[in-house]
Amino acid sequence: MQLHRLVETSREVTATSSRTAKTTLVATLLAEAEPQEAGLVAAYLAGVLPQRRTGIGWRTLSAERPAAAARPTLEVAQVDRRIQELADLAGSGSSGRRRELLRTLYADLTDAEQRYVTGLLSGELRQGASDGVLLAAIAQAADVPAADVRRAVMLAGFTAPVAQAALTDGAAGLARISLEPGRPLRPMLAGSAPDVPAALDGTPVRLDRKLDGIRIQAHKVGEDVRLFTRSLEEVTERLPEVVELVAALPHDTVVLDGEVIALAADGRPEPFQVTGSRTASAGSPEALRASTPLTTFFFDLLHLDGEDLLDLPLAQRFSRLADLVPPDALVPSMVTDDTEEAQRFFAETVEAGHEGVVVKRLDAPYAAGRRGAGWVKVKPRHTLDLVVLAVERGSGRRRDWLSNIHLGARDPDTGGFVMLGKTFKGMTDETLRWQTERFRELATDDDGWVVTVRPEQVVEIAFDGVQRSSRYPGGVALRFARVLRYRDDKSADEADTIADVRALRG
DNA sequence: TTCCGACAGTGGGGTCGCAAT
DNA sequence: ATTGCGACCCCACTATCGGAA
Repeated sequence: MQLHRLVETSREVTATSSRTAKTTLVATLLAEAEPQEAGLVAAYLAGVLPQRRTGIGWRTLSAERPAAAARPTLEVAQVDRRIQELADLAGSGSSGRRRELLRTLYADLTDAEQRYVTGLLSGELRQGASDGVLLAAIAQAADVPAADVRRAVMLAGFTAPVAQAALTDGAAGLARISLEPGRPLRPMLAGSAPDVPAALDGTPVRLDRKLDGIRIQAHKVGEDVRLFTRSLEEVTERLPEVVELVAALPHDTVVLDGEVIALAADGRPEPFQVTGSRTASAGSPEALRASTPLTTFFFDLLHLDGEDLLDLPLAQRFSRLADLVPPDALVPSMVTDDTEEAQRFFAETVEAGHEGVVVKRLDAPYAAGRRGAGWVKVKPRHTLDLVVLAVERGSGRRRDWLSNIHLGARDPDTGGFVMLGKTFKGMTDETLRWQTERFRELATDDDGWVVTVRPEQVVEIAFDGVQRSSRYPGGVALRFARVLRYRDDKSADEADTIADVRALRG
């Protein structure tokens, strides 16, 4: 298939807001793909590169853009091969060679093709169609039920191989995709609720302690153990403690879901940054263990010795899990239908330094990749009244608005403000309209991207916690900050202080 | 007809490894 | 040695479409 066909479809997909129309456009092109390129075309249509790492990012892409070719010439498969060359050179010290490859590729692309490939390489195609539309389109093009496609994607972990199987072999191809121990599947995700009562539905539920660590999917096949993150990156070499724990399980084939976290000597959790740093670090097993020991807590069992457990209700999966793993490797949890009891568990968990709870329906199967009602997380929420120091121009649908605000805490010592981070979250279109006008009035400077304002507007901010920061002058930053409301009943000299913020860090 | 679940988009801070400076 | 970049860890929230109720 010619790349320009794909680019033309992408343009049409972007042009319509109808999802059914997007789906039909994608399905039509999928049906045109040659059998051997179906997976590749599917991935490209969803804005995904088969190569996870290319070494080419936003910065490199904006640095150079050669003159475009007058006419389209490249096949999708040719583009894939040339991007593969780039990816093969990533991390090999040949950035000059990679830039050269990028230049010659772009010189062979028309203007529209260049923009499309830039979207692919940067991961920001923004055509209003991604995995969800692709999934529906695969079902339409292969004439198979969407639910079967969804299930296959969950089991395969990625969409492209499912598209390949469905478009070449239809229902029979889909049916051949199963949970394969040793190969990661998409993890089940949780929705969220503002408090414990909102997460309960009157029936008994299991409340798991929510640990602020790294999600781990563990596979054991005979002597072989492999570990994967939420995005299915393999991290086996980085977590020798977890490998040892899983290898010791007295079963031949096991697939587990859980979380690893660094605990202090007193058993309280370390800040997320400590666990994150350890998990991102390479080194010898001995050095890794010695640097920051990790503790593993499993909360689900997906497969055991040839038996898939995904469709069993949680109650049964958890009971099988509890029989399998050592008690101290099982996530602390409880079952209740009583609101007060659940509230108490939540309060104790937070008091012990943990992130919150995940409320799980006892009858829910393991539905990977969906943020449904099966699992709901509840976390405490902090708030502060801060002052807006600057605003950044938005992009995409926020192009004409001032969007991302810079947040400052009052510093009584200097009479000024200390920046703590930024946020673009929690704003409705109405808020965006209002703040665009308001901050234009308060503007003192504009560098084309950031508009600096007189520090007068107070905003109430919700956030999950305070973390150590090397970026911001106060040495602290807010985690997951979002706007609750603008406050016109408070002036900037009534805003919360940097001392208030530091006190939250303890 | 109204409601609500699922998606896509719009970005946040921190950390590592690697290459260039 | 330091800095910039890419990639990945954690992620919240709103608007919209279209099927469910």
